[in-house]
Amino acid sequence: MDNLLNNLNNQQREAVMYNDGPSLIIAGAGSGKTRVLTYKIAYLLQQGVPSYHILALTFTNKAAKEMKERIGQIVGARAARYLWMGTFHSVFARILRVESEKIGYTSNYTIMDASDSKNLVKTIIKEFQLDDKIYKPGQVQGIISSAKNALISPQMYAQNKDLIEHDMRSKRPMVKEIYTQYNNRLHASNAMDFDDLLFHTNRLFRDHPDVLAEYQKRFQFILVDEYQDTNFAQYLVIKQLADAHHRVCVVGDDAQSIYSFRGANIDNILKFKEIYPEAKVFKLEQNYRSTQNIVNAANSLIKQNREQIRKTVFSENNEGEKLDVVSAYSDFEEGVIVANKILDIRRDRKSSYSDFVILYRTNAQSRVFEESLRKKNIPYRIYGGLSFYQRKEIKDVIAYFRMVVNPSDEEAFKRIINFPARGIGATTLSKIIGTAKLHNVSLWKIISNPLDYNLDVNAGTAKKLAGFKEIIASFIEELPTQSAYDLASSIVKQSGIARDAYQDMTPEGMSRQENLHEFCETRKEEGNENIGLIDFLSEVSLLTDQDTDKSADAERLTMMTVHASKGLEFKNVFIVGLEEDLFPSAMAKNEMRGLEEERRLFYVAITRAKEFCMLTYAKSRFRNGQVNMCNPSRFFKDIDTKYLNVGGGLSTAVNNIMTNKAAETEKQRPYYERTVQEARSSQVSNANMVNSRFAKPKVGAAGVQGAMGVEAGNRIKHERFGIGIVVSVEGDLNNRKATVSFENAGTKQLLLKFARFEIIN
DNA sequence: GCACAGTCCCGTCTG
DNA sequence: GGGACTGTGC
Repeated sequence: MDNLLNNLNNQQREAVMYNDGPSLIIAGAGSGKTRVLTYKIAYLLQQGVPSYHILALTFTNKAAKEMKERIGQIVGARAARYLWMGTFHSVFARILRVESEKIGYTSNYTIMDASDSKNLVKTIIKEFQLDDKIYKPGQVQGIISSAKNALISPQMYAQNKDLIEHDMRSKRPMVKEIYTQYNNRLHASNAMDFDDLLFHTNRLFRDHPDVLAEYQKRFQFILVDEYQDTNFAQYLVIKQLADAHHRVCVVGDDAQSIYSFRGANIDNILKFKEIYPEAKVFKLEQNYRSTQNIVNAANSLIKQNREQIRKTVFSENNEGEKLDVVSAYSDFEEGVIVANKILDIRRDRKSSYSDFVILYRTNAQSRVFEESLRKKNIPYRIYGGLSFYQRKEIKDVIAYFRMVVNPSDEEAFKRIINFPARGIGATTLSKIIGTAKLHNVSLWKIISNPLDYNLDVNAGTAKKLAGFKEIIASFIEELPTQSAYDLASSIVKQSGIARDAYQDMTPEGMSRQENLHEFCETRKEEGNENIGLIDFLSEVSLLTDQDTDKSADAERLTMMTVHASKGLEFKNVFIVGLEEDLFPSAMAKNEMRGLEEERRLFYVAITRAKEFCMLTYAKSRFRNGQVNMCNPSRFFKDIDTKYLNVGGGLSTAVNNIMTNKAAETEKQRPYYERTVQEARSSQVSNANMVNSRFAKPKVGAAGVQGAMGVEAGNRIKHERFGIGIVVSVEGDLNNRKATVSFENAGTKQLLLKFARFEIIN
């Protein structure tokens, strides 16, 4: 351990060794923050603090897992065994499991994800017969979520003049009723949404001082990572826990606060000293990651923000290269430029593909890069987009698990009552829901005793419902004796999910089978084999893609949003799409706070780079189905030009960037004709990319003829229907149709404009 | 009840 | 461009 302390610089060491009171560790980008946290915990353990007295809250489950492993290596797995370490959500879900009855739940409560929440909101809006063009489910859910993050209950909401006024102004006076009903329904379902995990923990501690005291006693030392991204509910729960002893250490970087849209409040870190005046502040300012040029460029950028804790991040690494700035005529050309540069760097510096990352503001931007990379046979991998756990087949299985664990779960019920199809449609479902509301019981109760509740269905339907009930009931019986893994596989088999999936031999179906397999198998490998279904489900409900990645494997380039890149580092970073209304986003630019957050986001992006960083923008971009002209991002002006390198032949363009006039002044020929054509032909090769998250880039995908050129006799491979022979083609250019006889999917008519297939001979 | 075609609307980030 | 929803024909 002494040796380990020697591995730290002075500031790091001081931060590690101070544990007598509150402390704030301001950790600049690349300053060894994780190392400090890890050593601090190891140090505490080494000083004889029992592991169960330490609570450490991290941003992702993965971060917790890695840190725990590392600590185990330092002090021995035994000493680290009972550390409480995880995300806010997972730690408090665990506490609520134990204390559920004090807040009116039972311990088998289930956790709904964001899309379930949205569905429930949508259902309620329908039931209230409100116009969903005014009451947009996503927006209403957002309002509810923000309220919960601010610890505003439905009652408080209804009494809050500002909120009510705001709703009146936006012509949505019923939001408060929706919120009330939404919470009632959750409660009746014995279910919580993500925000509830924090809300109810706060309520638990507020209303049960004895419980609070117990946890205060248990958690003698509290550490919070990424404190700049905590919201009010998280802040308050920490404050309550730390009130007894003030031994709370928060770590973060205000310059990297990028989650205000989900309620994160940068004031938590900015005002920590006001809450704990006796707090010691440690600043980690030496950046070990990046070259001086990169650090300096990032510093000059972030200086433009008003709200921040002043600090001087510096690097003693090489001076390094300036940041490249490149403009492209179109998003398409941007893709080509980036792909070429990647090949150049890889060749000249013998970099491996895994040393590269392309960072963008929105997931939609990944598409163009997929195409340009595939054309050059550059292997890549995309993070984000549709999460593994959001896939239909996975959500279906999870819904079964939820029903078995907690049959009151309304959203799970609705999801699987007719999956796999068993002839129970919307009419029957609405009868069940109506009857349930009438008697104020769960849907499950209704189908368990349809006669008691006078459920009005015909004999055939009644039989189908009874069949469904039997299946679920038989799983419930096995719940106490079977491990999650065994139960899961019998659920997948006996519910008919397996039959349904394995009948489908289309590429899509195959990918579904793989996902199901992966879901069951990898959970088995990673988890405790004897874990029960309740714990398994609780864990799985709080996982994200970030937690399950197996990135280390391959020789591949990475693409992700800037948000997703937080905490990572790469030798070579490409930040693309630096245009007004994209980065900064159109939605953020009207408010100072929004704009400052976008700037911090850009700061996060630049500081991912160790050696090389390229910034690109396009003058025209295909967005929302049409081509738009764009102006370069105002953020170019924020970086001191002495750290920028403006590529050959582009000096005028960059002059214009600096005055932010490029697109207005330049009379440019539309580039999009070519773009659209290219996009159309490469769409064909996209057919292979059914599942792009783990998709392997296809070798030699180019060279496919356009789909429009298909003729009778061609063999084709369709994204959904698989292999088939073209029988005939008819219709004029715009409405060309092909009749295709598929090996496994019968004969289909395809409208060539839309059809996704590839000609294979 | 289901599959398919057509229409509308949207568009950031996420535990 | 595409997901969510609606309408239509079996």
